[in-house]
Amino acid sequence: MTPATTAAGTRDLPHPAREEIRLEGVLHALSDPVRLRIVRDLAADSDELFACSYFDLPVTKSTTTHHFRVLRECGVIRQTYRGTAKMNGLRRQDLDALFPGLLDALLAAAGRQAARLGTD
Amino acid sequence: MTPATTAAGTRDLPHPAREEIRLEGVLHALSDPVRLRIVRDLAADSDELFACSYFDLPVTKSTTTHHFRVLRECGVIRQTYRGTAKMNGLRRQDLDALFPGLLDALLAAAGRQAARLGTD
DNA sequence: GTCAAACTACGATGTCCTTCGTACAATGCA
DNA sequence: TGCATTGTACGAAGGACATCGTAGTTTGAC
Repeated sequence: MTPATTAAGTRDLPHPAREEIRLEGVLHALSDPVRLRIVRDLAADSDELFACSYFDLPVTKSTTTHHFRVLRECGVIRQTYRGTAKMNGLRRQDLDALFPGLLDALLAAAGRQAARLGTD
Repeated sequence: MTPATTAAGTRDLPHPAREEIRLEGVLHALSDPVRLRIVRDLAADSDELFACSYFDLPVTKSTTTHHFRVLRECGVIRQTYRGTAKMNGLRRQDLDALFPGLLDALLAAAGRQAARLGTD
């Protein structure tokens, strides 16, 4: 009855290895406003994990699922199940190792633009 | 016979003003490998202008035109006519003013990845 | 065992994007 | 004037993408 489960409360999700993360993929992932919003919120509390339902996004649940999957498959976030929730965290270590300074510059740029446009 | 010309050898092209440049647009523009390649080449000699034909791209001429237009409309490059050629230059000042450090971080990340993958 | 909560899978839809070929326009030079 | 160079416009094809609704799965709690 539980074909995809392996252990108690643990379904594994496919993540790219660090070396498989591509800059173009990261940029594409962050070029969508909804996904950029998610990443900014995750970065605000970088040591914490947040469930998908934590985010207040202007799209439906299934679209939300889609965006989180894109972020995971591009290597921007890591997703793990915890009970019925799916916890999300930035892959800061991996991204910083691959592209030092990039994530900080992107987040600073996003923050700057949000302040400038009053979209915060 | 020259409906779009205004002065000798001068046809103007629409560019977004600095304040109109959006981070999402810049990231989208750079998420394409061909366009990222163009921007890297432009940045290698940041004070110089290069004609479209300068670049050795793996696409046809009309596709090249398309990519340069995307870069211009997103505010990443500035294009000016010079004779029959169209000169291209990075909008470094505008981008640095809007998003300090972003362009450098992006170029460094692209260079790092190219070195890692042997795509240089 | 039942039920609600959280998330997924699937299919549909409309839009945007990349790419191309072909035909055309603008410029400078012989 | 004729011609080569450089780039554009237009349309088309094929794929990718964002969005949604509905139905289903997984989990924990009662």
